[in-house]
Amino acid sequence: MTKRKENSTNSINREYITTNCDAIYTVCKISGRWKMKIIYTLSTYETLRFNELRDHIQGITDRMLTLQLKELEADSLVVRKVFPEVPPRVEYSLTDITKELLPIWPALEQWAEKHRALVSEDNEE
Amino acid sequence: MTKRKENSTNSINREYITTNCDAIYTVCKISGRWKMKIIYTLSTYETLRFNELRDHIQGITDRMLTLQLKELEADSLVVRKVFPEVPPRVEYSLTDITKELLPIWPALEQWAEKHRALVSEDNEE
DNA sequence: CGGGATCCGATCTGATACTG
DNA sequence: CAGTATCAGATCGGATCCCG
Repeated sequence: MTKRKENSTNSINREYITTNCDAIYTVCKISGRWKMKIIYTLSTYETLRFNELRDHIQGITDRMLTLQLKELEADSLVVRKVFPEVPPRVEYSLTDITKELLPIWPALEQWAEKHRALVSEDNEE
Repeated sequence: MTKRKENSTNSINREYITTNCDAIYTVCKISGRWKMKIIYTLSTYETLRFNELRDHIQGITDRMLTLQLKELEADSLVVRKVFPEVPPRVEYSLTDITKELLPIWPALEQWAEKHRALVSEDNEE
């Protein structure tokens, strides 16, 4: 029984996802405190350096950005490109497979709006 | 600053989701160790009692089923219907808004397949 | 600049036992 | 049947300091 591979920062991104429902697999890959935000940010800016990425993501710490980027890279969701320069320069961007995930975003956003509307209705009066 | 409302079993389902990316909101609602599995199961069986649900979800404990169902109910994703009988009888089903989420499932599943194919390629040789 | 290492509290989850 | 209560361990996330 292999334990976990590395330090995962994701609560459901574990090996026990042997469900017959593959949708869970996908959501697991993007579940993580900052992953969707990172993906979203990279999708709008194409390529960003570490500090740029951090500056675009309110509230994230270096540590978490590092960890989440590592996981995303390990999962082939993000590409890390190192330029052998001084000072060092590292650029992050989305992989093609991740870009294929972006068309789903609007559907998720629309559902969020609908759901929010419903819930606030319930809370009125 | 309101803290958390209840016991959330979800690591990213917190109040700090004030991102400009609503897709995160949606994923948060279904992120949780067993939530998607519960939704998936209820989507195929329409209505299930507590024990039935548990029997369909391999590995879940009563405790976790209770907790996740509570959160799903609080978020209006699941309906809990109690029949005043002896022995007690409780039926769970999806809300309409949750059913509107199901059309997204196939896209997520297809991405999972693609991604898995890519990753296994990388691992070969 | 782009991280890594460490510490530690907050959170999540499982096991077990119990109940109206 | 449909849960609840309690405890312990695993995991996560933030803060802080350090480095080539």
